Amino acid sequence: MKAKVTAHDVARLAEVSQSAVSRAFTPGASVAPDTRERIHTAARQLGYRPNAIARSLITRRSRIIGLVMSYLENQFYPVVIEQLCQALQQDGYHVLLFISDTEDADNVLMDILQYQVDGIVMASTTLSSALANDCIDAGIPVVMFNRVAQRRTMGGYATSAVTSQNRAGGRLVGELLVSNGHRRIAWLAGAENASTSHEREAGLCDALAAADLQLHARGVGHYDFAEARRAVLALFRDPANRPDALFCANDHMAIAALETLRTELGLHVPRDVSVVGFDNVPQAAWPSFDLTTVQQNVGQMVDATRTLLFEQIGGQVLARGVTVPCVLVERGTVGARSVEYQTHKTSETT
Amino acid sequence: MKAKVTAHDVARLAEVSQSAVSRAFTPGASVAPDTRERIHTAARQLGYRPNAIARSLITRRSRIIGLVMSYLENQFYPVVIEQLCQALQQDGYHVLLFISDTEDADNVLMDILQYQVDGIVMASTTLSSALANDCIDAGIPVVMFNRVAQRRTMGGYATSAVTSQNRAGGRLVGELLVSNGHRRIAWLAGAENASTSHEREAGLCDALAAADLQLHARGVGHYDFAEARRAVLALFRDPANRPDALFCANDHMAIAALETLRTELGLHVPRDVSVVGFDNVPQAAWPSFDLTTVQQNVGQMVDATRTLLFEQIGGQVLARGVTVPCVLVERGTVGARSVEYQTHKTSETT
DNA sequence: CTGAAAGCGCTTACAG
DNA sequence: CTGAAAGCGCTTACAG
Repeated sequence: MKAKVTAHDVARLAEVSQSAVSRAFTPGASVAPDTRERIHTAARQLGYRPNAIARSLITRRSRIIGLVMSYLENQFYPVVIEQLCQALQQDGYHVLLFISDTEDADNVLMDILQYQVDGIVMASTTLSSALANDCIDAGIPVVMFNRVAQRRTMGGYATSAVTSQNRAGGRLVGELLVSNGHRRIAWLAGAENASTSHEREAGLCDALAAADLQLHARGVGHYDFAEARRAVLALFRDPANRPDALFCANDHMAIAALETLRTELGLHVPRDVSVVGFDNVPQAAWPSFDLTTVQQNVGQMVDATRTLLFEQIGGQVLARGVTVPCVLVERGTVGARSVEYQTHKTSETT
Repeated sequence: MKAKVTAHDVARLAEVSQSAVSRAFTPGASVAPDTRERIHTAARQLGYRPNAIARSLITRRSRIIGLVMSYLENQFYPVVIEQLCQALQQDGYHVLLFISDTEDADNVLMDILQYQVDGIVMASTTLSSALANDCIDAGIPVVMFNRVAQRRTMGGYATSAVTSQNRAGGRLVGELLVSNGHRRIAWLAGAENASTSHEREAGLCDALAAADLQLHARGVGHYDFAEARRAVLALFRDPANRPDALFCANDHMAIAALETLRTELGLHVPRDVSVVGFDNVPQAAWPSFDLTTVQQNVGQMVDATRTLLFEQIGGQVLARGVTVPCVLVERGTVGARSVEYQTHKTSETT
């Protein structure tokens, strides 16, 4: 292991000042073409690479973005990490990844702030917005990803957020289900404090209201596989009063529902019950699930995140929310209910 | 957004020198208990947090580990990220995440080195080991995760690696298949240049050889869902010469195989063909797959990675490989083949 | 136990 | 276009 080579070493070899070396590695700095050439040659010879830490100290820009997540079991998040990371790399930024359970969020915050990140992306539906507010106080741009922070009027600041048009997405599902003749539609919520879950449910209820219907039943799965299973079991406990459709707040829970309905309850999807998810994770397309769902456009969400981040890093104080359209992906888990069948089923339990 | 508060500001308020402030935040430094107290109070009042960037510059330790991955579709890797990240956080380290296609690996390397990471973990089966060697030249500890680097005798350095006992794992599967009466066992390789795939195949062949058998057929899926599907289609093209068992180099491909066998080939698993994977990703336990597989112990692999990393950061030059035991997880995708059935099938094609 | 001072490796006005 | 110099915010011998 060789000793670290610094700009001084290169300067000596290239017979220029250390400042010149710095300029030769700063895009747009004024250096004569041939000195730049000489410096680069010397640098290559010595294996010199500018020290990004030292640069950060003087420029007060680390070009590091903190990405906070709480769990990766839901495949939606690995997809987000991958795309966000690659996009930011292309922008010349890098990602410091923090995995945080909701409890140790405060320690995580401390760490992030010490590392002088230029911005923070919070891509987890279960993270406290108190955390976000602390960051704003520290003057670091924060954008919530797939989550809306609680409004905070004090001080005039708010947190930027990028989300899908969750309510519209929920409505699309509601309309699909209604138009296919479903009348006993159940909702499986994510976390009760998650804006995504709320919005999607509200959209579903919009569509039901437009058809003079209301929610047939409601469970809570906390965006968790095992909890979703339990909730589904409860929702379908009474055979005489079974939902004819189940809309789950995300695909992860929808897949849990599918598994539970088939394996433990012996029900056929979509014949006995239709199932719809939200996200369009890779597994939703697997033949075993063939899940009808609402696709969140991760690419657009990532673009919006970058825009928001750079806007604020560039000094624009205003936080704002960006909302990205999502589209219904119809696959095989929604069936048609005939009117006869509907009437029959309804009279059976009335 | 308030101006950044520095150690000087705290010093002024607490009426001590800036050095004292630094000591108050350095565990083990000699400060009088009451001055430390006064300093901490002042710091809290001002919202001071030590600047980790400045500290890194002087200590020449960034406490950042670079984690390089190429794709996250295979659920094994999100699990690794999550556990590695959390473990390193507890060790007081943080993770700079790099997503790299195999092509832009060089740029990625540049970036990592500029950020003065204390070490690098390469947790991707498809990453070039030339990259790793460059890092070693730069004096940065590298540990390969779930992959073995090409040996490099020159200079006496080699790359540390933590892997599962892949060959033993492959052998376990071979023995299971043989003892259940399978005689026409096919192998679906990952990437041809991946040590994991090689080792697992070698283990399988060990078991086959012990029973005087050899591979019935062989495909290559490049650890990719779509490619695995194509390979399976080719492997099962001839109904008269079909494998009675398929061992896939990882679960991701095994699930692709399961889907293809059932949906496109109309075969029943395990009645018509047994399927085994490797990794034990979360989905392997889902009822739809109920996949028999070999579990890689991520916890132990992560622990070994930390040990290796800290060993080398601490100045021990020696690179070494650590190998972690893996265990067979028997689920529902392996059936029994009776001798009659075997004989019948074999004679049918001979 | 404490402070003054040097220095980590850069960037960036400021002169020339 | 180029160099000398100051300074980013810390840590850490070195004296006292």
